Amino acid sequence: MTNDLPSTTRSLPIALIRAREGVMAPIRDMLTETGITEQQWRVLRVLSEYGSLDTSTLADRASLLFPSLTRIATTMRKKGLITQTRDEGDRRRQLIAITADGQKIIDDHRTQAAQIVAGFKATLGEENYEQLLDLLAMLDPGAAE
Amino acid sequence: MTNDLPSTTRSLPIALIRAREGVMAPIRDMLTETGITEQQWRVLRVLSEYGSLDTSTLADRASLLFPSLTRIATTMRKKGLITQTRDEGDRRRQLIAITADGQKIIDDHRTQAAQIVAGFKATLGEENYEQLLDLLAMLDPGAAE
DNA sequence: TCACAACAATTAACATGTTAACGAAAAGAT
DNA sequence: ATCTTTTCGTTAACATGTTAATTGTTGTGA
Repeated sequence: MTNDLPSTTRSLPIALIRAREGVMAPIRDMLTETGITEQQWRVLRVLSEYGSLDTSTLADRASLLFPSLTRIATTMRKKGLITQTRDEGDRRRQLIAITADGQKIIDDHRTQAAQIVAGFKATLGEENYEQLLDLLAMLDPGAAE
Repeated sequence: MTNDLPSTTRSLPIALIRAREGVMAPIRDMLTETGITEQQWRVLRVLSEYGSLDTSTLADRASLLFPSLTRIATTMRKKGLITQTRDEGDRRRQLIAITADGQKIIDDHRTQAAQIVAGFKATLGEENYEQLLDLLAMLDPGAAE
């Protein structure tokens, strides 16, 4: 009899939402003063790590849907955080790169962000923290397994 | 030196997003034919489990923000899935209850939803599944600990 | 009882999530 | 070469996430 739904208190989707809420709260607090959103922060993080990327790759690595990224890129371009140029080899592609102003936001919050991460490791314990990441990866359809 | 940000491939926020994406995909597929969204499904699930609830409690149990629930409730009322009545004892409060049509959506998909859950348990293994829920609960600020 | 704080819910404004339709450029087929 | 298909990205439309301001009620103290 697998015909029963789990109580909403033990529901995986709801647990994921709540965990995300808990994890993002301090990060959002940190970002409030910068005037950028959590997604814009993710875009900066990815660009800072990988350098200039085309839109598809950036959307994939930042876990954003295409239409969202289009809008986010427009906003960030206006703010001067990224540049967007057409690839001359393949004129369908857009190449997006982080600007000095964008990199400065990363640099200015590197320590604070690292402390937030350290806080979660302390809450869970290093071992649990790593296992959590592994378990989450098993649910990710895009993960190489 | 805790001054380094984790690679975005081992970022907890991004891992949570991707896991959620993986978990919700089959649920969204199931809901497509019903014409209701994932959040509306959550509202029905909670109401079906707990019965009539005031807006605050419902928002809390379904992990929805107040403004979102206000809009969702309006939509669901128009669809005839819930009823919304003012509490005569405290005229600030709204009482929300599931209708027969709403309950029918739950009943019609109970088996299918249970199979989806069973699939995730099979993917992770029963033990990992339970531990994942426990770890996620540790990140939830609202959890009783 | 009257002014004021506290509370429940809604509304407003902006950003993102989600799906579908669309436009432009490149790749393939005939 | 021309036509079709595929790919990359944008636009459109609607629903939700998020924060702040607002409305209607209740509770409280002078």
